[in-house]
Amino acid sequence: MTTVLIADDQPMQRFGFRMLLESQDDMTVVGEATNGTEATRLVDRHRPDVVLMDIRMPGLDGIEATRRIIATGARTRILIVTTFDLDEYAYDGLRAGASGFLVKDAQPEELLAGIRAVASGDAVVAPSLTRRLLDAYIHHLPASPTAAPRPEDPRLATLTEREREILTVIGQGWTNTEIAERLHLAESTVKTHVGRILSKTGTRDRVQAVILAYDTQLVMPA
Amino acid sequence: MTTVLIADDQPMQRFGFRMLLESQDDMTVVGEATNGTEATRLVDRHRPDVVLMDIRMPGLDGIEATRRIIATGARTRILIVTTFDLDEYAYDGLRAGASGFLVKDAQPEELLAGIRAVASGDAVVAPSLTRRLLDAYIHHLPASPTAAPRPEDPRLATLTEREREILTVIGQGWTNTEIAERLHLAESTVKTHVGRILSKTGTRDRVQAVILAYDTQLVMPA
DNA sequence: TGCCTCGTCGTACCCCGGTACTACACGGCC
DNA sequence: GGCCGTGTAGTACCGGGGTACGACGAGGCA
Repeated sequence: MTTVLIADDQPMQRFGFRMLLESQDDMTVVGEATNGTEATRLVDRHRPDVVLMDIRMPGLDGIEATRRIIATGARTRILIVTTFDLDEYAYDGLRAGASGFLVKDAQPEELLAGIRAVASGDAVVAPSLTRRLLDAYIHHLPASPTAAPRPEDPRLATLTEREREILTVIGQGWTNTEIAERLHLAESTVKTHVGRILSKTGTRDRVQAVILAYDTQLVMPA
Repeated sequence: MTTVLIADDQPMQRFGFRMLLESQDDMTVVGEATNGTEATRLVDRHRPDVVLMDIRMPGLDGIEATRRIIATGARTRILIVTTFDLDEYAYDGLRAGASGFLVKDAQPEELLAGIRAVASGDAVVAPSLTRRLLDAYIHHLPASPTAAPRPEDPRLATLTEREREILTVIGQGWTNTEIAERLHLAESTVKTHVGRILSKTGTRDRVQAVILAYDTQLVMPA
């Protein structure tokens, strides 16, 4: 279940978002904010997976709110949704740490797809902006592997300490037998842990768990 | 009416694309090419709005075909659609002048939306790649104009091209069955490849192969 | 006192992954 | 022509991985 916080100063806009999201059985709206300050406070309280963030809001705007939320190290992903697709807004928002940028006149399906993509760690950008993004930066590719100081990944949120340990050694390539030996456990115990890890993280086998371990930087490439 | 040219060496893939596109009343398929050379010739003849371009094709591949088509000054937009979402492919393709990059396991609606966006002059990028694009842009990383051919890791030295491809998708968490389906191979063939990869790289199972793939940067953390 | 989470261990079952072969078509090369 | 690397495909076998259960002690907390 993806938890979403709506931050927008216009009541009808919030209403529309809420209706759309609540109609999906894998999403739930955990709160509504009418300005940036309120948004940061509600993120702090509810720890949503995703924030639908408007840019133009009285008081603290969406960009600055994004910056502050990211600065707290929260696992929350921020999806900026605005009426304007002006470059500077978008660039500022993305630079502030947002995971995506969509325009309000997008189709509902696009919005939902965007939320799901962002929640799963991907990023989305409105096509109208992607063009400019590519034009401006295509010549600076590919990216260097410099790692961003990423906050705790939501996919690991529900894991216990012990499960994190197990996931780490899975990420180092240990078999269940090896884990059992080196951690002085019964193999059945290891299997129980592994099963719970796969279930909690939504991965189907240890291979994908290894990939998750890398993606979340629980383990790092040699 | 958006005119589309399909360039893919696999007949069933072309068929699927054609069926999907012809079901839309604002699109029409004006031709099918089975390799890059044919694609450039057909673009020259039909001047389609959009080319659905596969990367892997016998003879002239999709990247080089894109480069040549763009070089002719045609106003045809190129949308790369491939099984692989590998960085280097994507970057090369975009650098070659493509307007977008989607993966074949995308939803049909995504593909259609992508074609319409590209036809109207916008650009689209698969969410899984957008993440990396943003990371590259946001951190203002130094440009490496010519596709950084990093020093080949000795552990991969003896692998053939095909084996590298297989290792790459193993590193993305695909099961043997999935590899077989998506690469149009028999599962026994996949197993043969996997076995050779493990043997050549000195890894004992696919989990360690995944780790090797990350360590050698054949795949990168999301 | 009761309830919950966490960590531990067990059994039974099934399927995928990996191994060990063999086999054949194709293209390049000597 | 003959050889070899590469990519493809097959059969047979078995062990580890993953699932679905149930169970129990320790500790936190209301």
